[in-house]
Amino acid sequence: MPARRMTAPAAATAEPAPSEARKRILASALALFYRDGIRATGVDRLIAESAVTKATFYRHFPGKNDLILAFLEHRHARWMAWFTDALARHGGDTDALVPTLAEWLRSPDFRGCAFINSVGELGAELPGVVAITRRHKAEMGVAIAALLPASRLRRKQALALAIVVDGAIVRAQFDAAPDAALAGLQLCCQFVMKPPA
Amino acid sequence: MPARRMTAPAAATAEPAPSEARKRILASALALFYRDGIRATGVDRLIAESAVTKATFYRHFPGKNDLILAFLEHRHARWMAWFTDALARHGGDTDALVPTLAEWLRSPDFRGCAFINSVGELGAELPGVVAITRRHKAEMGVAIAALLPASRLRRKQALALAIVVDGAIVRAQFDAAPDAALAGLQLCCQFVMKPPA
DNA sequence: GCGGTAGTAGACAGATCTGTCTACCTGGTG
DNA sequence: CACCAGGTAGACAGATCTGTCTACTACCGC
Repeated sequence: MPARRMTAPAAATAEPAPSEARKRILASALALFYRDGIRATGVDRLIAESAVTKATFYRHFPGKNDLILAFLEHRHARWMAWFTDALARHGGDTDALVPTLAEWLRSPDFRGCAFINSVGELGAELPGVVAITRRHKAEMGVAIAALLPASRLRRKQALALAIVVDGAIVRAQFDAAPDAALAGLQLCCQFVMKPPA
Repeated sequence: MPARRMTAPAAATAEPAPSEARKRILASALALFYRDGIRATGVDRLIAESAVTKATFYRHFPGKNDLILAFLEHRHARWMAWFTDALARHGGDTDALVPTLAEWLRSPDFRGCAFINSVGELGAELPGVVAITRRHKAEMGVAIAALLPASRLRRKQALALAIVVDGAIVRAQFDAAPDAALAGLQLCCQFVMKPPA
């Protein structure tokens, strides 16, 4: 089995260096799958939006399902990078949670959690969607746990806050404004962080 | 404009007395839309499952969208009836929340919240879906608030618990088992109900 | 210069989806 | 009896969806 590329800096993972066309397709998927939903976004629209032909599309992704998984993988990396950065920017403790989420929930193109939405749409059909969603939420939980001070309750607080964050995300998705979701999140943070005497 | 039916007991709402065919269509929608998703369920499959012909289907529902809204309306009524009953069966206070949710999340055909899933699938496309989801969650919030003892924190606790419940529902949807979701819900209930000294 | 890789351009197949239409049947009501 | 709402049966239209295929082009490393 020959090496795929020798020009690459011999990375351990040996990724085949993404082409421009592939990047455009993924960028379109990032936007359209999230905004309009996965089933609602046809391959034809993705192709048109990416300024790519059908043959090119199917050269990079054997089928739409492969693009869906690549989309989720990409979205996970991008979202985690933003999340950890925003938490750090806002202080890196539990008080950072509300302003961080506020950034996202108030953004005009917020449409809920891409992973929760994907599981709802095709969780039973594409098992990979459920698998990556679990990984995503596990990593989100780790990032949340990192905000907590060491204590006997730390693991429990982390689990509670992770669930609360998901609840706030879905609430902001169907409410007219994210204010109630953020207020509820704020309250939960207070309740969780002030242990009973 | 003549009365639709005189045999009906002159109900104030004047519902046109649902026919057997309509009931079968709605029953199929209840099962298939929830289990497989709305977009994934074609009109043809609904028709086959309901033992009804296409003409009959379109006589009762001008389009698929009307059936979707009727489905959500029906699901809302059924779910609220179950929810309030289960809460009462388990004591009617905040300790009833975990065993009630456990009934649902542990049931083999649990697939998450039909309203959250629907908003994720076609929230932008069918505004009625968002509208009925808000009503549904508002009523759920009222049922949760009814569990709480009168206190200064009541409204805040109700909001917090409503968000936590939604978080537990979505977590149980992608986790392999609902145990973590229920444990987190339990923890949140404790945190919320034990106000800081 | 040769060959392989990645790309363009677009026709095409086959399935599926929503929705319409015609023709016929049946049971209840005026 | 006549009428008609509600039902059966199924063909059909038109759009859309995923995926395949042919033919041609441009570049890059050997």
